[in-house]
Amino acid sequence: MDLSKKLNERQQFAAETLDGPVLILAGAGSGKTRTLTYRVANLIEHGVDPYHILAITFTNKAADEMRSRIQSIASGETAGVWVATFHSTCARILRTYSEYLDYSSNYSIYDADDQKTLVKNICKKLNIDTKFLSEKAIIRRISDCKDNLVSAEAFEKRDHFEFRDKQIAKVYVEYEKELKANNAMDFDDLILKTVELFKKYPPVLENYQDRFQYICVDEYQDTNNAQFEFINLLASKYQNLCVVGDDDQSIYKFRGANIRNILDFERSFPNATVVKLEENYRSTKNILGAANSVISKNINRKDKTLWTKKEEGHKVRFRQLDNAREEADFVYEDIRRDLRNRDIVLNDTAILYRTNAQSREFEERFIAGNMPYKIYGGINFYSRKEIKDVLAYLRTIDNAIDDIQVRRVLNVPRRGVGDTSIQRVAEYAADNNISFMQALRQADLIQKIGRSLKGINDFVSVIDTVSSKWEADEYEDLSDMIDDLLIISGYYDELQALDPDEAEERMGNVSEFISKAAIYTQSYREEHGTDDNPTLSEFLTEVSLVADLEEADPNLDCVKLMTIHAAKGLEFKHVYVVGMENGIFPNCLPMDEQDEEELEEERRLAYVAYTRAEEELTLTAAKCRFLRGEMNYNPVSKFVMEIEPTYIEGNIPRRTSAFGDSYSDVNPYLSRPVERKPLVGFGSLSAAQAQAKAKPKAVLYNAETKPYSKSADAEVRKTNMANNSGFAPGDKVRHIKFGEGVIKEVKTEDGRTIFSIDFEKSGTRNMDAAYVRLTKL
DNA sequence: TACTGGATTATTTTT
DNA sequence: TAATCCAGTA
Repeated sequence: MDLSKKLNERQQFAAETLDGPVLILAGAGSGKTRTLTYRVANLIEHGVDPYHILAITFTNKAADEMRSRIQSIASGETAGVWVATFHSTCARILRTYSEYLDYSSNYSIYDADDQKTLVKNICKKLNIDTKFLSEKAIIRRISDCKDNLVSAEAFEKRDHFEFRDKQIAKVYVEYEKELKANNAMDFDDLILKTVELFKKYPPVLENYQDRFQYICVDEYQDTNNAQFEFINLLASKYQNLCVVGDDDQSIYKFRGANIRNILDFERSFPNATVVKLEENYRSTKNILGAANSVISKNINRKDKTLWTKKEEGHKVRFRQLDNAREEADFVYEDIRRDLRNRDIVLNDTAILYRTNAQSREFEERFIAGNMPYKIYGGINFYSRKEIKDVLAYLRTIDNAIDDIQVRRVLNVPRRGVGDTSIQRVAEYAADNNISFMQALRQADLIQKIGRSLKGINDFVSVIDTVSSKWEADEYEDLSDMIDDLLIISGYYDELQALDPDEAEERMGNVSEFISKAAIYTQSYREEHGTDDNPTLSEFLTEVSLVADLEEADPNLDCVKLMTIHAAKGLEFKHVYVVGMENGIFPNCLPMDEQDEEELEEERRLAYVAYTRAEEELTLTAAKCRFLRGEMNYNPVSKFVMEIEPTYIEGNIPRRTSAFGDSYSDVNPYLSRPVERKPLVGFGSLSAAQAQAKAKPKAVLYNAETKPYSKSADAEVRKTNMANNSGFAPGDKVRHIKFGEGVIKEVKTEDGRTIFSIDFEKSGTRNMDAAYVRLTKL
């Protein structure tokens, strides 16, 4: 294969360095996937059996893409290459060796919801007040422990100075016990248990080392410690480990990613070959210049600079608008103008924001302007309530000792089994050391179970009927079984009883799930050349490890709206990054060392955002906006100020800070600059700091702007009232969420004007005239 | 057991 | 603002 025709010099070098540890630092838009694909093809060409190649990714999407690209350039031979995500790789290994860890192979995989339910139950049992210590915080800490391979026992033995930590340790111990009892693992366990397996059973490890003699890891900057350990173990025998990533695009610290893995790669593998891919094929010089000037402010990064042969292009544009609504107006009008005057289609355009909540303003504007748009990043198909219900049924059938699932569906549809009864069954199960399901089977022996007994027996019989039919192979396939289950259980009936719109939506989702099951069966049969059904466990694993998020449909011509995180890896001709304000983006401000790290992560996020743009990059900010029902005045983002002036044009505030150019100190609403106390002080904390410390995140600005925001709040309310003053009882109106309705009453309650509106779909609601947005019909 | 309304509290997210 | 959750009531 002549790689020199397909790849630039650096890429070629990366694709030809086949043995030993290799670190490919692949900047944004530098042809990373291309290089990787050719590298794999090259391995095969050099006689490496595809069977010995492992390519690991984070997402299924990335795995699919890599698989199909390898397929397209390496003729035929690629079937044996194992391309999969970390989690599915580990899940597969664990299915084979589960018994070594005292699990059975049909273990359940718990997602965030299951975790939360479990932790909630445990807290109740241990009498821990979740107001004092939230489930979220507990789960976060447990996950951190698992990521660092700290077992519950080890964590418990530590000297905890904080009461909270002691509590967390208790929950963690119980959590592990419960998982084990339920034959369940959480996502972290998949990695952790595999590492455990490898460490405990060297022959098993060696088996996989010999199998995977060439390992490639994509998006290496996103790996956490457990994943690092996993890879480390696998690669330690042959040392043929190629990792690809970009430290500047490490934006997942909040879910455990450790940027040190990529920064210290050469320390872990001292004989590593390092290749930097710095030529960018995506963006113009101005866009890259802007991105580079911002990211160069980070301390913790590998030295590199993206460059391009492309033209200068347009300067990055910056616009500060008066408020969030005008920001949306501006973007909308700008896109409209491009559509009229230039060779641009909606598909070329993306709007990126820091937080999902920001999408609303744009959505409303696009609806009003009748411009096609699509918001990405809704909820995962498999985490919809009705789908989770169906899954809980299937898990009950597959793994009856998974109490969490059984308890979820015992009373769905309603069978008259309430909390009290569930509690009694749970106690009975605990007393007799049996699973919840087993306890249900003996429900007639449980004291005071009374009226619930019939419901419990109904439930048990549903599970038994379907299980035995499935075991006896009486169903055509999986989808057939699910359908039958939902009929027998009465789940369909309960869905139908909902109000029509909701019923339709949920039924739609359920039937989509059923067709997914049918498709899964079909492809399983083709792949294995059989007429058999896949096992339920296999299907459930697949479903647990696939998010099934909506993909950008290239045929749908519309503006795409998404968070910056969701945009990683994508590119668009014209990108708008909106809400460029301190307090929103960056979301936090530096208070101490740790926050400095967070700020660097935010800066990387800015870098990711800017480098999505191919031809035009527009940054916008609002002088004020509603945030959680409160008016906020935010200065222009430091990530705008950090762009070198030659690359940017627009109404950028003067840089007059006494603290370097890291803050925009000009509040446009004041005649004098805001007086700022030093943020990193010595000795006692300033009032602002104390407040920010007690209640971190984005409050710092509130602390300073509050005196002004109150009056401004009233001001805006007045304006809004003026806007809404044209409404009177009897008016037909439309609300963005509740649809059409009629104003029944306009009343005043402690100085506020309230509309009482009768909506067709959702009945009467009282809405504050100062906030509600209505369209007169 | 089911429903309602007051309190509470807000990033980013794949597996 | 708006979504979510739990406590208290019907």
